[in-house]
Amino acid sequence: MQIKELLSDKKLKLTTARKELLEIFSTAHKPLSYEELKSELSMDKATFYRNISRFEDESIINCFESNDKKRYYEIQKKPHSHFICNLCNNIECMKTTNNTYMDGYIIKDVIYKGICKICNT
Amino acid sequence: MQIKELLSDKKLKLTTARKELLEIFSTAHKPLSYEELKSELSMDKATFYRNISRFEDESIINCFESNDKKRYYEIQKKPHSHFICNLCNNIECMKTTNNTYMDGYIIKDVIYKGICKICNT
DNA sequence: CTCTATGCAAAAACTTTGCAGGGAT
DNA sequence: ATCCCTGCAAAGTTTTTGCATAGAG
Repeated sequence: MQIKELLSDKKLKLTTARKELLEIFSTAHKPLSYEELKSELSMDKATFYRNISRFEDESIINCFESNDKKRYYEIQKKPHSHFICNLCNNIECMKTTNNTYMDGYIIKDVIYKGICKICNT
Repeated sequence: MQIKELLSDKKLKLTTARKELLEIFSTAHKPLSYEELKSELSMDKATFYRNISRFEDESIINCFESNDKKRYYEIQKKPHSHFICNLCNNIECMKTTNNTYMDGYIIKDVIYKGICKICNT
């Protein structure tokens, strides 16, 4: 299983909490906030935040704030971008149409904000 | 002066605090956080946040979280996007090369995250 | 066995709210 | 004169930290 290797590569110990987090995020189809997750988590919030922070340092997970002013976390899978609707606040993952290299900048991540298809009709 | 009109258009009273905020943001060349601003502000933080919130509702100001986990505020000028560097955490404003309309979505704002020119050399 | 990770509780950081007085229209 | 805006203080929310114990390698 790749979770074990992922963690050992980064010199992180394989613990129940980390396994749980990585399993949740690797099967999630959208970014998740702590608030959405907390009821199903078996770990303390301190452990959640400490591990998320560790995962961010190791570029395993990334994070952004949505329009509801909450942080959403997502595992770094194949490059894709996010669209946050200013009206319904829904977050959609989109295939990135952008080049990952633009005028000397390397683009790792794109967040679009605007009006989604549904709200726009 | 356009600040007066801007506020009366939105049915907001012209107060010292609002004038101060709009003057700061309309002359700023980059997004600013409360932390960066607080020493030069003559208003209470409650007033700051209440007005920012009001301005966001009225689409006068918009806000995003940067890599330092702080919220940055900026006046809505001509459309442009932001590049946040994952290494130096610097925020750059960029001319938007994207269309503002993409596959049924209306794009109001774009945040790119990645590695900036300077860190990339 | 050693060093890292965890839970709990407490603190810190950031933002919002209640209320009474002040100011804009 | 009316209603909105403000400061202050207090509370709310989210995230971080200290410390003692548990657990992984």
